[in-house]
Amino acid sequence: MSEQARPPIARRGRSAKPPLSSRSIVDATLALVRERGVDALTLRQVAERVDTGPASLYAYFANRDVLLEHVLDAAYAEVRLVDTHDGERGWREALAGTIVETITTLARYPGLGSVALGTIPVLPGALRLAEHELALMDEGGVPPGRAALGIDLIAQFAASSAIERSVRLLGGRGDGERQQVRSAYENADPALFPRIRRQAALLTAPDDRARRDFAIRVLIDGIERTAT
Amino acid sequence: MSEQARPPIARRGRSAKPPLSSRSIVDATLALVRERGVDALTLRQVAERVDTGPASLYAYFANRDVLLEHVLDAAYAEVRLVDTHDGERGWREALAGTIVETITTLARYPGLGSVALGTIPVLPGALRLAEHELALMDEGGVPPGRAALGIDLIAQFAASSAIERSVRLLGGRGDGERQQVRSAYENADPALFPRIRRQAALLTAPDDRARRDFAIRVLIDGIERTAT
DNA sequence: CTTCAATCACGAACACTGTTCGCGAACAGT
DNA sequence: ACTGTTCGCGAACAGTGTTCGTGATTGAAG
Repeated sequence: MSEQARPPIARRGRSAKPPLSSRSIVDATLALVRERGVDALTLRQVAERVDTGPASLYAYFANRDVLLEHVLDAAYAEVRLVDTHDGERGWREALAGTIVETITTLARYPGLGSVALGTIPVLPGALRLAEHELALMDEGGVPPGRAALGIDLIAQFAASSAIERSVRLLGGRGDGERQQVRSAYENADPALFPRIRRQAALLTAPDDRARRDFAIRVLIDGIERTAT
Repeated sequence: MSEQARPPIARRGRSAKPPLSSRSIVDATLALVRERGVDALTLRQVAERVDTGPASLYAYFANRDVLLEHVLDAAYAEVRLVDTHDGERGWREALAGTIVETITTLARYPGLGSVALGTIPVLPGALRLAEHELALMDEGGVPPGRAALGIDLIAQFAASSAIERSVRLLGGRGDGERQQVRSAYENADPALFPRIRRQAALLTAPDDRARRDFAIRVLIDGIERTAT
């Protein structure tokens, strides 16, 4: 029933190889995800990093998905929390900064955003982030019911933004592709898609940062004023 | 040499078998995705549905991902566009309805939301949706620059909502899991996560619909008023 | 100090996957 | 009737997540 602490694992006689543990497996996986992304991650690579075979990982995690959930939480734990700095900064700016930090941290680990969207947050790293956001909204006088909806919305936005960004990073060709999309819009059928054709330039103009900042402003303003 | 029995070779021209085409492959895949989801989809299943071998699919689509992009667009094409019905309904309500339709349509095809987040929309189904949203915002007097940011934000929100929803549907046990999450929050370390512990009930109270409606209101209000 | 059962690491194997290759059948143009 | 070309697709490949049985390594008992 209750999970007791795992006894220290004695290593086999020879070298002083570091002992296997969930912590070390998660850390190794996190590093691999940063280098290659979740999609390219294989359990064999993880096993090699911790100097064992793939079967050994199953003593610590039921399967690949469970391992990734813990890796995600380790990433959440790395997010720098921006606070109001004793009133120097407003709660809105602190919250916006925390959201940006969440996105950039997640985007550093390509594919983890997808894990985040499929997981209900219960591990400590995610709770830490949620607690901080609740505290900021509390400071801003946001009623708790709305704050509850707000942190869900923020988490969903941050995860999906990280996915979009890391896909664009891995896909490469950042600027060439935009030109390509723009010309696709400009050549769209004017009978079916007149606005897209006419506003092609405007539609492809904003860069990632502009979209992100606009979205964050929409979210925070909305959380502050929208009736529940 | 046990296998000499090949099916009668009447394969060509006026054979009883319908000719292979991108359209028929996409349709077959769409049906399979609705039944089993993207993750469980294999090219062998698709090939079997169109009565061929997996290698033949590569004559029409460069790889699995490209096929899925076309499947996504076929799903977009199914989204029912809600309009203002000659002024009976406001543009906000029409836009909200269209967003809901997009989410429910995508959620009917588990896993397609992830494809949507990784794809820049250029195929006709996505353009049709974007054109409609642009028209509604135009009717509402939203300036084009803000509308451009708006459709991006809406697309991102719809895709990520569909992911969350279909994950929750496939994960099953909708209500039991919520109880579990709630008790996890209630038992959180009060020194580290006081608000989560105190507001556990509030945090787990809103259901999917409440969250979705709140989010849509935040988005539309924000798009209407937030400065660019 | 020896013995023994329990624990746990992990090599090998399994069932599948997306993708490639090359043969051969079916056509169009001589 | 004979090509040259196209293209469907069976078979094979490299690699995946996961399972299982084996054997090494242990703390405690004798």
